[in-house]
This record gives sequence, structure tokens and C-alpha cells, in this order.
Amino acid sequence: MRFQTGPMGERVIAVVGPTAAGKSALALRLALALGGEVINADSMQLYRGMDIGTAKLTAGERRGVPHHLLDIWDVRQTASVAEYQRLARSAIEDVVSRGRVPILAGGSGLYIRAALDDLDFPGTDPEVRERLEAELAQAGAAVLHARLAELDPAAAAAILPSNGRRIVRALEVIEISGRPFTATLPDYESSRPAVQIGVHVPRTELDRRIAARVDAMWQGGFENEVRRLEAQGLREGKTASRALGYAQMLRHLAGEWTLDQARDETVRATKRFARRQESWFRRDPRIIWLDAEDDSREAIDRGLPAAQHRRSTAARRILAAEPMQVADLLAELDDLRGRRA
RNA sequence: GGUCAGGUAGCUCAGUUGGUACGAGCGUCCGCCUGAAAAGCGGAAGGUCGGCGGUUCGACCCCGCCCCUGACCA
Repeated sequence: MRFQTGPMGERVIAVVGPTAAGKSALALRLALALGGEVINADSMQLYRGMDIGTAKLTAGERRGVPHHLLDIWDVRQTASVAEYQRLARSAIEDVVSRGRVPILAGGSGLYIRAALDDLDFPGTDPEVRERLEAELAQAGAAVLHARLAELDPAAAAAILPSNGRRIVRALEVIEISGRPFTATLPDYESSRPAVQIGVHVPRTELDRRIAARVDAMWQGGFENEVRRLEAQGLREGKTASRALGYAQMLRHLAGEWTLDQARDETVRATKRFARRQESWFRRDPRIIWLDAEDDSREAIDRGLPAAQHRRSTAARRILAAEPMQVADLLAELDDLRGRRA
């Protein structure tokens, strides 16, 4: 499927992939090369004050490239994909209206899809939600699932009886909308023209980077950051308090874990998270995967002749931040996609 | 050199008073995911039960020897 684009290409460029793969850096280079602006699609970087633990680019590191949707939520605030969707879409419009290239970057798969794809999030009602959650805690997921099975067999079939969270949401939607709950994600069709670039890093290397990143956090004042946020109500934040690293550090501050334990647990949890991200993005056929590092060994591993890989690596130009036209980049990517298909 | 404890899934450890290993947590791999998504949920693959020999119809569980680990004694 091809989209017609104007000279600057009003397509959104999305940079996705697992944590620590180098998305932020790639997005920045793309922005520099294409005259773009970065729009954050990382659920935790939306929080104000969560900097070290989310590996947020510092103002200096952004090299003058405008970054949107960073630092807009208070840590006590519960995250909301629906709200993110509104914010992201309007940020995209804004960037496009100024003739710049919107570069959506982040590892929150659902957020990326919310911004780009045809997803409509039914409303929510705190009271209904609260009641259902209380019931979940008291009666158990199986009971609620049985009820869901009567109200909405299709949703019940798609949601496992043990997944209390999704069952509650389904019942909530049914109750307040009177309509069945759509329990499966739509097909991979963008509601707006987009090119998605997946950053691929071999697992052993990715694991190495994750461990290094967490070590750097621990060395870089992360504990103080969490202390500061704790004073600002981090513990009450339903979303932020569960963020990788923050949750573990809070347990350390509570005297439950040593600093080392908290660090090890963070590494472990982050690796697990990276696997989930990989499996989320892997199935999206629209994503064009580029090697973060131009390592021909990798190319061989994946069955691509090294020579061909070298010639076709748009990543090389991107990583070098060589100035280029969007159209050229897109042509290269399309070419790459065709070659790999 | 001696005594004691222990050698069971990649790791940490359960377990069978002899009858096909019921394992668990973690790790690994895979999948799901519509207002918490760095969250939530599910599935799978892994073990000749340290080695050799013996007793027995039958041993991972009994006996002997050996190897390894830890603690203690000397």
C-alpha cells in the first residue's frame, strides 16, 4: 500500500522498538536530517520529573530539535491512552501545519497505535471502574468473567478468565456504553500516512545495553530522583509508581530491598519488558526494521548477503544524520522494504 | 587427614519411608493486549535425580567406592 505524499511528505515517521535500542538517538538524527520535530510516544516520559529513570534526552542532548509531549503529566496522575491519543494527534497536526516532519518516537506500542491507527477508546467512568475493581478484588476474576460471558460472549472468548484487568475494563465499557467491548486490536492499517521504522538490536547486545543503562541510572542520581518524586506523591500515582526502576527503587526506599537488589530486579524486569515490546512490534507488518548498528554479521545471521545489506542500509545515512529529503528517505525505505519482503 | 551437610530443570531449591520426577520460583522461548500499557494476562520447552558398581522383579530414593561443594574438627 502506497500513500501519495507531497514534497515534504506529510507522512508521520515513527521510530519504534524495544527499550535501550537507540530510538531517541535515531529520532533525533532523523529530525536533524529531515527538518523534523520529535513527538514522544513513551508512556513514562510523559511524566514530569521522571528523567533519569526514563532515559529522557536532556535539553542539551536535544540539540535544538523541538520535542513534544514530554513532561506533561504529574506523577500522581494515572496515564490514559485516550488522552495521549488526543495530544499526539494534535501535536502531529501542529508540526505538519508548520511544514515540519513529525517524528513519533517511543516504545509504548499501544500509544503508537493510538496516535496512528484507527483506534477509538470508549469512555471511562471512575465510579463504575471502582465498583468493578472492588468486586474483582472480592469475588475474583473468574466470577466477573462468567458475567462477561453472558453479557458479551465474544469479548469473554477473547479475554482470558484470569485477566482481571481486562475483564473489568470490558464490563465497564459494556455498562456505560451499552455496547459490546471490542476485545481485539484492529488490523494494521494506519488511519494516517506513516512510515514506521523499527530499531533492531540483537538480544545479547540489547541485554548488555539494558544492564549498562540501569547501572548508569544507579550511578547517575536516580535514587535522588525517586526520593524527590516520592515527596511529590509518586507512591499514589497508579501508573508512575509502577514504572520500571521507580517501582523497584520505591521498594528499596521502603526498606524492602537493598540498593543492589533493586538494581538487579530492575534489570530483570526491563529485559522482560523489552521482550514484550519486541513481540508487540514484531507482528506489525508495516514496520521496516533497521539494524541499530551497521553490523554485517547481523545481516548474515538474518540471511541477507552482506554486500546487499551495505548498499541498502538507509540506516547508515540516518545514523550519520546526513541531510536528505523525506522523499529520498522514503524511497530508500520502500526499496529496502521491497528487498526484504 | 577426619566429621557433618549437600550434590535433583540454565540458577536457587522442594520431593518420593524403593514402583513410571507432582515439582516451585527465577531464567529462557512463544503468544495475547482498545482509557494503568515500563501495566496486565497466558502458553511452551528444559531433568539418564553427581559418577561407577552392588542389593532388588524394580532404585533418584538402600549399600559400597569414587568425584565435587560447603561448614566444622585437626
